[in-house]
Amino acid sequence: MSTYKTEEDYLKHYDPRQYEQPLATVDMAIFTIIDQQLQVLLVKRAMHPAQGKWALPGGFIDMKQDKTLSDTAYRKLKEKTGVDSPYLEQVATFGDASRDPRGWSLTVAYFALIAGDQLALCADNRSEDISWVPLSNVDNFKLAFDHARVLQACHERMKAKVQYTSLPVNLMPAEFTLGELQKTFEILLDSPLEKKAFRRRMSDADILEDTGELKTGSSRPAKLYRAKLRGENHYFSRLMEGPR
Amino acid sequence: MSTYKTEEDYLKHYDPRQYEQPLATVDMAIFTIIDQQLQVLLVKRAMHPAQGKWALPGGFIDMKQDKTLSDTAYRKLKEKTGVDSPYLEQVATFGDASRDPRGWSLTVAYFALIAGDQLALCADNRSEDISWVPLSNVDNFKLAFDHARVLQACHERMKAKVQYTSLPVNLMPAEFTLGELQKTFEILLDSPLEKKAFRRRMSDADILEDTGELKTGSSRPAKLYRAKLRGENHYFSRLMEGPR
DNA sequence: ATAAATAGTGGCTTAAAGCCACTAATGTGT
DNA sequence: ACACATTAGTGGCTTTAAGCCACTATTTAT
Repeated sequence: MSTYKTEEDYLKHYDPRQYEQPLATVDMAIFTIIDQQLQVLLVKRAMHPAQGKWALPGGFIDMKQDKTLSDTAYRKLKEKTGVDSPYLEQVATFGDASRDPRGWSLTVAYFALIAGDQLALCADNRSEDISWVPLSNVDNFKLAFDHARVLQACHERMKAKVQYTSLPVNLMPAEFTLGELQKTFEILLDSPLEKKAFRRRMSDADILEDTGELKTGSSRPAKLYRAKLRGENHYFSRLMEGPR
Repeated sequence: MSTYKTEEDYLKHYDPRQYEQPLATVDMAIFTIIDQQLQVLLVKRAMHPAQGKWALPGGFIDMKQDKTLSDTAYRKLKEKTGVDSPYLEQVATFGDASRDPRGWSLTVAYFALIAGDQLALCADNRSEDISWVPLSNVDNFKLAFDHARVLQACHERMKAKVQYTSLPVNLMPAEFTLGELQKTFEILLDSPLEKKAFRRRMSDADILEDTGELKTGSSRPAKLYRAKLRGENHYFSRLMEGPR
């Protein structure tokens, strides 16, 4: 290993291909709620390796197209769902010599939340090779690579965050009622919540804005709210506990 | 792009060098407490790029040596400090086209905590090119690459976790007093804590074991405790608040 | 008119933190 | 010997935010 006088000199002679690098991918768990159930988007792999197996959407970082890591995530998300402004959060990176048969690889895992009203955009994506799957049913899919573990990490992180942030607001349409918001929390947590405690918590947090409008239905009309800030979460100082 | 009959067939023809991959590194913020101050280990870069600048310890994944990503982290930690069983936690991955002049790169950031009593092992590492730096003083170092941002993420994650877990226990020697433990929390948080609330919290959590021994000093002797489980954190359901 | 359903609140209980003053046990200085 | 400084440890009240659950409110359906 020789030394160079200046960094320019060093860089001029630097060949990035001289050291083999691990394969680097981004994989994501894209969550939404359909039919009152938490669902995750899975794709059937069209090519080797793991051809024919279901997997999380994802793929290689494209060094030409993607300026940053999250560009890769947004690009993949747009390709699969047509949605381009979801809630997106990096979860963790998994890397080892054996998770991909092609060699040493690492994948940066993200989770995304897509609001119900954005979903229409990709409704016709329900082809044979891409599908929303209820989380309660993913165990019946033998996921490719280590995607079961990756999905589990994404799911756990998401659930944990629902307990101490306003994360579920990101799954709501522009205007919604407190009842609908509570239901969303409950679906993500897979656990019922206490109505009074929930409403007090939201109101104390001061993150919602009364639209002045009402949502009428088959019972008493409910006030419609809108999130004061989208994309940003409120952090509570206690976990949401729920009835025992 | 051609198709193959079987995965074996595909893999036989697969050349990992056909697609250039981003450079993949691991960088870490190794924290300890020296002189009642939170300190982080920095190394002065011996070679280009960023030669002569201070940086977080880290380096390329060695696909031969390292079976997993955390192997890389443990290897780097051992190389720099001699310590081989610290508390280690992955924080986040940073990747983009411009953070390293050699090209598209990503780094997986970890933070590590090293207990005071393990520190003796690397005391003579205080050479010119590797040094513990008080966190209050890192601003005076112009860190290489995007390491200022990486360090900030590590520091923030660590502080956040001190607020709702028993993380600081990992910085304690085998036996310690409640006063010493509280002081450690306070140094990591950079904020004083209420004695009674702190002790009640620890005692309610049931994570410490009374050794039956006392630590004598220049005042009333204090009970010595030992952690019931090392390496694992207790999660509290509220943040530690501290006096206002 | 009455029932069903969901919205929204009042008001008490509980869990865990804040506050702060008090007692306890040791070494130090005179 | 004895006061004093210093840190350990506790008692007991206040505060905050949650749990609990029954009560009222407003709509549509029958």
